[in-house]
Amino acid sequence: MSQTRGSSNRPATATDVARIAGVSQSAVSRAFTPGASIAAETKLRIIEAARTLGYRPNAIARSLITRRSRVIGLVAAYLQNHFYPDVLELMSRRFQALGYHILLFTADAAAHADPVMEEILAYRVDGLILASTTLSSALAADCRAAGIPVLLFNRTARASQVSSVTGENERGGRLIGEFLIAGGHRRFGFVAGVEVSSTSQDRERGFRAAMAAHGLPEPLRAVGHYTFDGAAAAARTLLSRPDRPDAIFCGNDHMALAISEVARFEFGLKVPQDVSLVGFDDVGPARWASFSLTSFSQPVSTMVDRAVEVMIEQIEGEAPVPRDVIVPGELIVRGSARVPAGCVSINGQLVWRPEGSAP
Amino acid sequence: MSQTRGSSNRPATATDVARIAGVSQSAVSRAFTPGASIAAETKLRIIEAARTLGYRPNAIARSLITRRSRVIGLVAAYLQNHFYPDVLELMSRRFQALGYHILLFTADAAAHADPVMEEILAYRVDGLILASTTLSSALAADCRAAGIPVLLFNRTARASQVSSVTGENERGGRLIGEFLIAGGHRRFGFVAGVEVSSTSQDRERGFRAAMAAHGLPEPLRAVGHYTFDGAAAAARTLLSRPDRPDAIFCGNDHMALAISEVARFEFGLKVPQDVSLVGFDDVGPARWASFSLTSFSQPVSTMVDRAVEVMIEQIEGEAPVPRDVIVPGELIVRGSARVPAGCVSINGQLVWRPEGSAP
DNA sequence: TTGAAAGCGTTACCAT
DNA sequence: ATGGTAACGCTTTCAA
Repeated sequence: MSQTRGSSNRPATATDVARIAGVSQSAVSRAFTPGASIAAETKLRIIEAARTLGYRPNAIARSLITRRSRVIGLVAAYLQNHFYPDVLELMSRRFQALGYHILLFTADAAAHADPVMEEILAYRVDGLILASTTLSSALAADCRAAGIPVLLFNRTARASQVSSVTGENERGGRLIGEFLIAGGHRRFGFVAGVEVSSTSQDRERGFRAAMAAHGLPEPLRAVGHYTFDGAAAAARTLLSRPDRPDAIFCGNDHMALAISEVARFEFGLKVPQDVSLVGFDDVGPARWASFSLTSFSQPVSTMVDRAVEVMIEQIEGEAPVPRDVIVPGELIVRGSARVPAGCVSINGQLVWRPEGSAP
Repeated sequence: MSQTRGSSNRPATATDVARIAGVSQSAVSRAFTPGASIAAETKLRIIEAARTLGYRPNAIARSLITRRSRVIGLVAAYLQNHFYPDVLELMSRRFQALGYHILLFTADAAAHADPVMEEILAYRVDGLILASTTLSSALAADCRAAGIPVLLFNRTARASQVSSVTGENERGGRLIGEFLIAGGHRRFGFVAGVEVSSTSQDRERGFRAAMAAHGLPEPLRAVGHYTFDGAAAAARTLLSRPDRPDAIFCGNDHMALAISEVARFEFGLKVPQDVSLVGFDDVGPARWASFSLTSFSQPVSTMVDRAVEVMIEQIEGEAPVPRDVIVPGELIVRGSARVPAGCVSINGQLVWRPEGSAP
């Protein structure tokens, strides 16, 4: 309907449109540039001509000259973890609304994102978001040199010139520790995610700080690598011990689900009567009655908002400085861990806020 | 380290590299074009110069002239459904390995993908994949005119010039019907996904065909819109009836999980003693002991392979014709539905293959 | 308001 | 094997 040319022909260009509208090619450009100086009447004629030809401005040519691709590179891993699809979907929507789009790269989970980065940089993305991945400081330097802002999502980097958006990993870990201690547990376990990740380290540090503050021994420990199978294996290790923990802080919800499965169906344990389980993230399945998982929340929507906000500021702002944003969460209380005193109901949801820990 | 210029400067171009390597800009281009005619020695000198400058070929400029962006537009919805993150991750990896990348768009689930399409086409993607979405035939025509191959993933289109990759929706639905009938059930229920989707329609048609073939009445019916909450609501409707079904075919696993939750925790029903549940997709959580879901499989890895294969053929092949690929699945038998005779164990996994239904 | 012309950073096609 | 030059389709001066 909108095309008289066959499929072998090339898409219409601004020059084609200019010809049949009887204007210059520059005029066509202006017709598609909001706020450009053009007479309403000519603009109308051009738009009309464009429609007959099925013309759309070529974003590639535009990027070449404006030096802005309006594309954000996003490196993701762990898409099995329900947290990330949510992040991806929201982030894509927010950026879409701002005229940006996401070029998706997948990286191997436990490694730096370096290998795929070469390709990303070739696309001249306006910004780079690493979700649950990090990059070498060499590459971070390359990005800085190329003027490409980098943002780590759910990770922090030691001292690079990159921004980050995370949840309250350390506070969350500590609160979970306090919560389990208050619940009267005695033998604590911790299932780490990827050991080198700042997120896992921060959560563990907070958790251990709580133990230490109460003069309790260090928690037992296993590594789940943030994967379902890894966590299941970690659970088997922990739960096979004669002195098996009566409370386990699982490094994130995705692992907590696996651990809950293993505890109940392989070891025949009752949760929380035999073992209390607490996760981190508060993803969708945590709410499912099958799991009813107590978890420290990382509010995806807010985290994404802040990430988009910071990224846009880095891209469009004058001389922006990297920012580290921490998005506050809550200890969401459900049924997978024994419940101590001190819970309050917020909007119908039980949360744990011991005195003096208001977020 | 690799840059002496400040961050405000522009990234190095081939001309910059040419200058310090003492060659022409064309030579630089050849140095980065595999198989181009260039002396090994000059190439080395150029690569070296490129490294000192931190030069990377600009993919945007390249796309402009080659008319190939090496970008595939992917429109996704339903990222909460575990099926799609898996698809996304695998697809991204496969394309990455072939030098293509994915530009991600999110669309509203139940609607055509038309609104975002304008933006997609501006990026001059080499191909377009719609995962669980469709497009209007007008837009399909636009894509054909623009020479952009379109592939529907997990959907089919009536008669457009687009390719598709799906599972065995109709056969799966029929097999599930046969399976439940063989299991001795009497009152059947079906929870549809998005009613206008080919996938939901095909599954339902197969299911009803099985009922009809056995002279059984039509199944009760509710619509879950392929969402968790929608399916939960549908389950409440169905299970509240005095003649509540003793077997429900849930349009996909994502909905089956919701229905299982509602049946067990809200209605106190035992699965499968009080009600049998069968899903479709065989996603990860179907295997979890909490659900142990019987489900007709859609092998993600194979489906993605075929999708990538078809897409590459459409992009790179001579005069390719649209293809409709159906990837065979199996009825994976677990504990959520009463098990009739006729199950066989394949690689340690129970599947149902009544005589004469070998895939 | 409009048009002409100069790029943007490549690849492709000539010559050499 | 190499260099020069013309595109690619647009935005952005700069004059008119």
